[in-house]
Amino acid sequence: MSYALRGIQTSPETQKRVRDAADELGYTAHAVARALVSGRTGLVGVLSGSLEDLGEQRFVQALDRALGEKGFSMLVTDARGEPQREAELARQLGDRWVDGLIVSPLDPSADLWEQIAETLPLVTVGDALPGPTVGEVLFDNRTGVSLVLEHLHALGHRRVAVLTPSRPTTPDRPAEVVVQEVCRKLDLSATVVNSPHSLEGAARVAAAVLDGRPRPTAIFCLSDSIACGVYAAAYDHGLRLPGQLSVAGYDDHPIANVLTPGLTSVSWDSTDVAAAAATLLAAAVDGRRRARSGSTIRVVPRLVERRSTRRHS
Amino acid sequence: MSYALRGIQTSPETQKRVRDAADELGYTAHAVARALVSGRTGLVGVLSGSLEDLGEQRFVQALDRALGEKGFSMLVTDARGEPQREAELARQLGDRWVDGLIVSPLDPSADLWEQIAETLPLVTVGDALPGPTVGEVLFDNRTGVSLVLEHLHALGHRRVAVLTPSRPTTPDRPAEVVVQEVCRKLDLSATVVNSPHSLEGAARVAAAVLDGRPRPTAIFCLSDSIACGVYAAAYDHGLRLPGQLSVAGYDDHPIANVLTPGLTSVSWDSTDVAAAAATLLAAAVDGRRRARSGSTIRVVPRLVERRSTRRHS
DNA sequence: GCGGTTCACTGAACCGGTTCAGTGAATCGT
DNA sequence: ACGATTCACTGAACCGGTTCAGTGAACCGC
Repeated sequence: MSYALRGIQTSPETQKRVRDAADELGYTAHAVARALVSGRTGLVGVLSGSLEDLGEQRFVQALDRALGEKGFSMLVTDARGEPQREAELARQLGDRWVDGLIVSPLDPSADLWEQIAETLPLVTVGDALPGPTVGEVLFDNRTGVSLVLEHLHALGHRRVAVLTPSRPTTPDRPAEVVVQEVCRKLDLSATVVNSPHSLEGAARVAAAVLDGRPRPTAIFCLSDSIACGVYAAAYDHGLRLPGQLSVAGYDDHPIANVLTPGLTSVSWDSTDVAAAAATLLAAAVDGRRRARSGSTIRVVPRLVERRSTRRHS
Repeated sequence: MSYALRGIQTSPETQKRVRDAADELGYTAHAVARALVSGRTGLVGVLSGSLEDLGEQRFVQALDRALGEKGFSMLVTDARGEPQREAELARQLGDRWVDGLIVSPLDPSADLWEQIAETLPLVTVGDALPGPTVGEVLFDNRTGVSLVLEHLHALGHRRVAVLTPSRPTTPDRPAEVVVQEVCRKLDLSATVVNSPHSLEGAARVAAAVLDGRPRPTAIFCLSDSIACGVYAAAYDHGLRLPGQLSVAGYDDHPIANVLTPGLTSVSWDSTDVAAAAATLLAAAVDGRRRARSGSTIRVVPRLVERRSTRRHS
């Protein structure tokens, strides 16, 4: 049957007869059975830290393209910002459904990743992992954060609030640590506050921040989603942007260009990142025999200045 | 082995021994093998018309929650607005990977869906399908479109441009047909223009529309993504919203509340819709023996008026 | 005309689980 | 003390493909 359909050791006319019959009956090879014998499912698990984030949504979309070109389909799951949920989902996906895993880990320090990497090709996107993986696309968050904070500093801002995605249980949040370091260096007073990615949630958090006294003159959001929430909160407070409050984002989602005023944001090309991740993963899946090479691709961010940041007078 | 792990016909201490050994070796049951014998993968195919659309992205996120509660995982694919790609993806997913399929079809008229529904539990979201499926969540687009056009008409607008998502090959685009009907009834002159969902693409299309003479006094976008593009184009043209141009959207994405001015949009609760689709599908997967019941859930939209629409003077 | 090779085709093993049926020992009642 | 029943455990069939090895017929050259 398998031979007949693919024309191996088969006369052309038999192949045609079999094909026609298959078409007529609507027969298609049972993908699960094939996967069992071939040991490949052609599926890639994508574990998002929080699908609520517009940036991650866009990244998933980009991954669909990139993985599709390599012949993979995407199994998407959402950790919803909860590291323990992330761990559980990762384990589930480890049950051999997927040929590989692409994760932007909420908690890069967890041993979990090391365990998973033993079983499965694992590509991480974002923060660095302590252990070796099959590949990682590494964001240079240090540079990204520095770009924004130095930009705000240069504009005369000294009281800055930083809204980071909430990561309840992780002890050392990489981005946050970097923020503290850079602030110390610049002699900037920064209040770091956790925020959910949802626009409503971020707006609530931002409202609280804006009610604080003394009020910060600028808010730096570690995702554009959160920045959107800040826009809404600023509007509710009757604050004009950027006159009375500067705002900067992270990810440079297309929406940054649509907001008024345009949102200053840290840009990295999600298409490139997705393609890099897909390539790394595909290579790992193809050549499992090779030792885990642990390729690292560095993504260097760039600051896109728009009108949401202005000199503080 | 299977018995031992689950404690069937097994003494408690043996079960414990086996469990411990399994943990130590990191053994997990091969999901593919299990799926082969059980005939269930626990996967649901989600076929999006265009993941570029913010509304669909949000819907996918909502589906992840809804399906997760029912014990399903999501295989996400993106037709990118191309009906032929949609057909190909649907066929691929039909190869028995998935227990069921959730689609918001680009081309509801295709015979394809009828074929697929014979093999697989199929739930459609959005436009009605001619043939019977296992379930559908039906948007009352007629009401949705009417709400907006009547709203604009009541505000004195008579020259309205309608930007619909581009669907190249579909002969009768349901939403478009409705637009024409309602316009005739209201004696509104409407120019219907196709637009991609991407913000950049929509902005280009909108720019062309705004360059037309006489310029429309209002633009009705059939997705909030497209509306975002219109905002950008209006800004580039130096047009004040809503003073010189009214804009209305569709889907009521949270972003509608963040844009300035807030976007008047047609609202349906994506969480409810996702939950409904998941419930319909889960019921169908559980009770395959039952004849295809063909339940239909109607979603009635509601107009959320914000500040982007104003009386035309 | 006969041995050897090519060729199309068929039966059986295998992937890794689940589950049914069968085995032997221990426990029960009388 | 002996047969009947319960109980833990083991071997084998099965899911639906892929692929290897084996079979028989046709075809080749000498």
